[in-house]
Amino acid sequence: MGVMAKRRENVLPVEAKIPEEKVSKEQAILEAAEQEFLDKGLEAAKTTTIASSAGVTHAMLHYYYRTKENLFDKIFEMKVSLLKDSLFTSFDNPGMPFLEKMQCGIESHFDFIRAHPGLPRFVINELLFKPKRLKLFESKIKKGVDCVIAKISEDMEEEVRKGTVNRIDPATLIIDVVSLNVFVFVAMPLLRTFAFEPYGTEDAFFEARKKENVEIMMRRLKK
Amino acid sequence: MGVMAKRRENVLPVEAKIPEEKVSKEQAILEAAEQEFLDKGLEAAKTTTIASSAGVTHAMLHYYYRTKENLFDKIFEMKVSLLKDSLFTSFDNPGMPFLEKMQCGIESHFDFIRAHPGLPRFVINELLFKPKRLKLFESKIKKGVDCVIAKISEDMEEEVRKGTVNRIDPATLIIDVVSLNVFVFVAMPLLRTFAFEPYGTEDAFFEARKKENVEIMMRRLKK
DNA sequence: ATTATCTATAGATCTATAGATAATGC
DNA sequence: ATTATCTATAGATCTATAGATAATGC
Repeated sequence: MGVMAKRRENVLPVEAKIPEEKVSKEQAILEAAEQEFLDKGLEAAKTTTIASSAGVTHAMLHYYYRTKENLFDKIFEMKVSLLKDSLFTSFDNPGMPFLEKMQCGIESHFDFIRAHPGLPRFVINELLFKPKRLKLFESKIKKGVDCVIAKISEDMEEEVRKGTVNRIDPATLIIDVVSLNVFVFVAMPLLRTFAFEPYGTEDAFFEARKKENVEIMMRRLKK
Repeated sequence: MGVMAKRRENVLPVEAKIPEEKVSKEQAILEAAEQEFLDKGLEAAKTTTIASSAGVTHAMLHYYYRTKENLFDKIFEMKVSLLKDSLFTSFDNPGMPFLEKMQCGIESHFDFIRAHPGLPRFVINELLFKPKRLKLFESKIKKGVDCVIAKISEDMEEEVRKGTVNRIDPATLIIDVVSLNVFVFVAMPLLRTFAFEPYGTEDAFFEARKKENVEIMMRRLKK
């Protein structure tokens, strides 16, 4: 164990002169790991596979990241903070009418997942169904979630008074949106066969889905 | 390889006298395997773990099922035929008005997943994202899916003529329903923290979700 | 001096089978 | 005779580290 103290600290270099090779190897491992972990999950992923697809010897992976778990944690942290950011930027558009706010939120949430199509499966397998990591995640987002819900509730109440919107439990509303937005990305391989054809391109299909999701939710909300 | 011929055939005994112990061991392995494979997937599941949680020696697992893949395939087949059945029973209620048919379909599809809450994740990981198995599955359901879509299309067209229903692409409609119905089950661990409390019991929560999903889709469909 | 890199290998784990023995069914 | 069961172990794979050597930065 004593030898570990010699290990290089994993701090990203921020100086002017970035040693090309050095960054590139460490980074290559991280990127290969991301791919492998998102695809297979912690247990099924192999450090040997990661190393070889990063084009480095296997020992290098352990030199930079010491253990498989450690490397995984790095990826996990990245994904969690990504999730957190999306949650609080998508549904935070102050000074907009409620329904517009909802539409914006749905669309930007959809676009976020579109930009990270592998994320839902990773979250399901490595976060939701691993109690230890789930607890960690929950404690990190609890406050933010309560805040988002409170805001939606407040806005909605105002519209309800005006008689323009149906009252729905905000948590139910969020589950509706997330269900509709997330599902297509985990079902994508099947949809490619059964639903893509009429649209021609993936992009056209996804745009149509986004529109459909907004449409559904507007009909759900509007009086 | 020659020794394999001696292996007992895996045919479920249908005679009157069921040898208690015998069935019980083979079955115990199958059940433990189901649990392990649904939870961890093919690669991360271990035959040693399966054997020990079935309460048999490791060698017995290989005696009855020869290889890990073989055992997995048994579980996989079971789940695929379960899926197939659900698809064609949920959305096949002849002689009902269209909207009632949809409501019944949504509810029985929801109840099916409720009865098999681990299935969605298994399908996502072991079916949708494993091209070989996906191809096999697609070829098995292609005809049925086309048939269901054709029927929905026909029924809907009639209502559209009567002016009672909005025209929607049937595939889009199905994706809407499945998205709403499936998502809560994969997100369950998180929802337990953020959405269960107001409902008291899991059952109450799920009943509310089912109702919400029907509500959403009726509003989407009704003119 | 410190950091990066490689080769070799220890040690753990896992799949699968061989080979011996006990139980069961004619 | 066939089926079921166990112990022991071969062989593969995987994580992790030791130890040697090359490259880099004062």
